[in-house]
Amino acid sequence: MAERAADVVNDVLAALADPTRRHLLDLLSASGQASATTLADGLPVSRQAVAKHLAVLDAAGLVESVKVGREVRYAVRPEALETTARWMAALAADWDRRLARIKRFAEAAEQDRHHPKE
Amino acid sequence: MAERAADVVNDVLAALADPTRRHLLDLLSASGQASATTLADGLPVSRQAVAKHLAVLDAAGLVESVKVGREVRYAVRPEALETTARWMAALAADWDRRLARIKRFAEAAEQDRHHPKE
DNA sequence: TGAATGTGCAACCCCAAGGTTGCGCGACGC
DNA sequence: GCGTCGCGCAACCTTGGGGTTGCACATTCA
Repeated sequence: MAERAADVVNDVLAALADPTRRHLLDLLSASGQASATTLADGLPVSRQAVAKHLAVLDAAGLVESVKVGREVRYAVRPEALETTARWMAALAADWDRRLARIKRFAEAAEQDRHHPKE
Repeated sequence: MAERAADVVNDVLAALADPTRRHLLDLLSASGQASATTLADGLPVSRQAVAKHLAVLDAAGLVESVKVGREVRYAVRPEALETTARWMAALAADWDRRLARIKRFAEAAEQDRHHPKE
């Protein structure tokens, strides 16, 4: 149902806020594909904890899952991350724009202080 | 003491995970400069809650504060956000690279299934 | 068929994070 | 000098998120 970009960004930011989830994404992007049980081996937490994290990452669109027999393989999915990266870059650019405007304005005011009504 | 980039990213992501803080940043970038009390007027939370959020944003390097008489003005600071945006874009690019590699590998294997030892 | 493996679901625990109220103090304006 | 305005600090409450254990259900393989 084509989630709005703002929602994607919201979910992605919430998902990336947790260090364990970022670590999971690292492991996934390195191995290409892995199950919850496998991933739990490389982390100091239980399989269920990993499964919960994967559910969050899935809801955020950062990973996708494929059932293979009795196991579930997860893989990284770049789109949501790219969307968020662009959102963030645009935001930073906007801030820069606004700050530049304010700086010019302040300089103009400074000029006026020295040469009013010129 | 020049915080490491990884730490900056960590703090920024944690800070941006909260919707109220993102809203605060919006208000700040729009007004250019504002105090905790002023900002609290535009939000459904108390001044102290806003002050706590501003402290988090400050620790993440997303805002800076200037004392003006008895009040404290906050303003947006783009560097940390830009650093994080770049980190995220690089991560997305890395995922794309890896996925492309895997895809090529899978296609090569598919070829071998049809024309082994060619 | 039966043991072993990989999951999912549910109940539960714990603590940090977001929020509030109350108060004391420095800075302004009259 | 005195009210008031803006802040900071501290104590406190409550919720949700991260974590765990236990168990039931599929799938694989001997």
